[in-house]
Amino acid sequence: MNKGQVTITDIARELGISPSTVSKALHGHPDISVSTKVAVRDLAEKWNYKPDQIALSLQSGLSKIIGVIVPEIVHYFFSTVISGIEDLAHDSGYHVMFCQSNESYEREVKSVNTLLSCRVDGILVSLSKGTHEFDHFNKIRRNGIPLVFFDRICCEIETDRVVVDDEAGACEAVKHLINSGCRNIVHLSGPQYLQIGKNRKEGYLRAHDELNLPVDNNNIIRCDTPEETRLVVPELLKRANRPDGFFAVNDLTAAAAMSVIKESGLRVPEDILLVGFTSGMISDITSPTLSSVEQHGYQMGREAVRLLIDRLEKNRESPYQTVVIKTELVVKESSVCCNNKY
Amino acid sequence: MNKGQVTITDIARELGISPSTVSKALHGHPDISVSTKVAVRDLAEKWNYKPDQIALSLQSGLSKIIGVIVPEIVHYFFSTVISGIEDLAHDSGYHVMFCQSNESYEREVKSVNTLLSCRVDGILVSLSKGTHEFDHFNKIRRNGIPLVFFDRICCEIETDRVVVDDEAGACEAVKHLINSGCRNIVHLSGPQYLQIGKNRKEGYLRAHDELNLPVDNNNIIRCDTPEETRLVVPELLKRANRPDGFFAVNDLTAAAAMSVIKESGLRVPEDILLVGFTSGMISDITSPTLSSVEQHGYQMGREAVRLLIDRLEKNRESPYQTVVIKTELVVKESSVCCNNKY
DNA sequence: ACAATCATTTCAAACGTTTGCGGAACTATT
DNA sequence: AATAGTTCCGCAAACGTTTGAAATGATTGT
Repeated sequence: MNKGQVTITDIARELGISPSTVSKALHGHPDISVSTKVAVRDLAEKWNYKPDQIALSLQSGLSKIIGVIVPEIVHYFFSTVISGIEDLAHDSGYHVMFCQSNESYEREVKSVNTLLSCRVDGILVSLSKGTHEFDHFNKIRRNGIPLVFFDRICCEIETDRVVVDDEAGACEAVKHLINSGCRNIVHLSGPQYLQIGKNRKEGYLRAHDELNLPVDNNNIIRCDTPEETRLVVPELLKRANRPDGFFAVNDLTAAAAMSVIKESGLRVPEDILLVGFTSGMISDITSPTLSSVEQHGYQMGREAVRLLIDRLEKNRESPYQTVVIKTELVVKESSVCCNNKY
Repeated sequence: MNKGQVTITDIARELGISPSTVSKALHGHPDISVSTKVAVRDLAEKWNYKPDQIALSLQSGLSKIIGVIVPEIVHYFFSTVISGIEDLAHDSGYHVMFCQSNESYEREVKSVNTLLSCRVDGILVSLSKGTHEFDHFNKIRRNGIPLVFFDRICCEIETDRVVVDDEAGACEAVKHLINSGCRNIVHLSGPQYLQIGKNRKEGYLRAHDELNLPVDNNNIIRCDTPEETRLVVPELLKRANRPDGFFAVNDLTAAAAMSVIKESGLRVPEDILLVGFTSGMISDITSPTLSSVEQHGYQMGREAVRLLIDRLEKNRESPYQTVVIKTELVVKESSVCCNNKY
C-alpha cells in the first residue's frame, strides 16, 4: 500500500478494530468471531501481509537464524556442505547467516561475535586452521546458544558433532590398492596437527596392518599441494623400488601426482595406481579419471542442521551426539588395472 | 551473568539509573555527565555488553542484512563471488543472508519472499536458468528495497548491475589463438538463451572479424559439459581439416577436450592449442596447465556490495549504474607453442 | 528573593508483534 | 429482575533500543 510492508496495525486501522484482535484472528484464536476472522484474513491476503520477522524475533527471543562459520567457501567440499545446510535449514523454516574465517583465528572470533550480536538461534562451525584457542566457543555456550561442530571439530569442547569417517575411507582406499596388486604404496599425507591429516594416515597404516603387510616409513611423505607434488614425486619415481601406488590426502594432490607420473613416461593405471580423497569435479576431468573417497559433504551439512534443530526444538538438555558420515570409495579409472600381478 | 546477553536495562538497574541514560552515555551524548559515562562504559565493558541487533533493527527499520540469491554455491565462480560479497559486507558492518535458487524459478521466488520477510536492507541476485518471469523483482522494488544484479543479469528490470566483460575476454582469447598460429579454431559453445553463451560466441566471431579471418559455422559447436565433449570432440578430430585450436565456454569442457585430444594421440599444445573460460583450480591441475579467461569473481562480489551500500547509504535516487568487470586472459601451457607456423 | 539559566537525568513514545486479563454486551437461568 | 454465564473484543505490558521533550535540582543574575 503506502510504503514498505503492510503491518498488523494497518489492517486494524482499516477494519476499525484493534491490532491485538487482528493478531488473534490471524492465529485462529477462539476468542475471535468467525466474521472478524474472515474479514481480517481476506484483507491480509489482499494486502499481502507478511509478519515482520524482526518484531517476532524481538518478541520471542528467537531469530530463526542459524549462523555458520566455515574456513573458506571456495573449497568444493565446504560449498557442498553449505549447500546441504542451506537446503535443510530453509525447509525447516530457518534462515542461514554465514561467515568465513579465512583460516584465521582472529576472523573466527570476530565471526562468533557477529553471529552472537545477531542473536542467532544456533551456530555451526568448522574450525579454521589458525585456531588453537577455544574460549570464543565457550562464550557461545555461556550465552545458551547450541553449537555444532562439523568436519574440523574441536575436541576440547563437549558438544554435538558431525564428522566424516576419514580413517575408514582411507583404509578402504588403501586396501583397494593392495588388493589391486600394489605392494609399495606411497601416502602423500597432510599436516599431522589437523585431524584429517592424522586420520587418513591412520587409515593407511591400518590397511597394511589388517592385510598383514609391512609399512615402509619412507613411503609416508608430507605433501598436500600441487606445488609440493611437483617437487617431491619426481624423486620418488627415481627410487630403486619404484612405488606402484599412490594414496593422496586430497584430489588436487592426486591430480598433480598423476600429471607428474605421466610426464615421466609412466602410465596410470598400468604402471602405477592412484587414489585421491574428496571426490569432486576434479576426479572426473583428469585423464584417466581419478578414483577417490567421497565425503558426502551435502549430507554432512544436512546432518549438522538436523542435530542443531533437534536440540533447539526438542530437548535442549539431551546428551551430546557425534554423527559419523560414512565415506565411500568411488573407483574410477586410475586404480583399475587388468594386469593384476597377484 | 544471569542468562543470555546483557541488556542496557541490566546496566541501568545495576547503576541505579535509567535505561535511556545508559543508552546516551554509550553514545557519548553531551547531556550525560562524565562520571556517569565512565561508570556506564566501565560496566558495559566488564559485562561485555553488545547491543541487540534485533532491537536496533526494529527501532531503525534497518536490518544491516544483505540478502543474496545465487543459482548454486557449488560452482567455483559463484563461491568466489560470494567470498567477495562476504568480505566487503562484513567490513562495512553488514551481515549476509543467502539463498540458493538451484536454478529453479520457484525457489527463486520463494527466496525473494524469505529475504523480504527478514527485512533485508538490500538484495543481490544472479538469475537462475529457470527464470523467465520477473515480477518477483518488481515486488522487491515496490517494497523500496534496492536490488543489484550480478553476472546473470535481468535486462527487463532497470537497476544496478555488475557484469563481466565476457565478450571482450572471449575475443582476446580467440585472438591469442589466432596470433599463435591457429587458423581453424573450434568454439565449444554454451546455450544461446543464456547471456554468457551468447556473449562468448560473439567474442569468438568478433576476433575473427577484426583480424579479417573467415568463420566456418561448422566450427561453432554446442557443447558445454565433459559428457558432451567426450561424444563430440572425437568426431571433430577426424575431420579432414582437423581443428588446430579450441576455445571452450568453460574450463570443465576445456579440460575434458584436452583429455580426449591426448587420448587420440595428438599433443597439446604442439598439435592443438586450447583455451578455456573461468580460470580456477582446474586450469592448474590439467597437464599441460590450461590457458583460460579469468573472470575476477571475488572482485565482482565486492563491486556488487559496493553498489548496493552506496545506494543504501548515499543517494538512494541516483541513476542506475552498470559496472563492467574486466576479464583477463591467463596464458598457461595449453596455448603456448614454439613452432608457430606464421 | 525570585526568576532565568544550566547541567543532568528521566519519561514516554515508537518500532511490530503476542497474549493474559479485564470488560462490555448479550443470553440464559433462576 | 437480578445473577451467572457466554461471546467477543480491547488494554496494556513485554521484547531492547533510541530520542525529543519534560522534569529535577542546582547555580547564577538582578
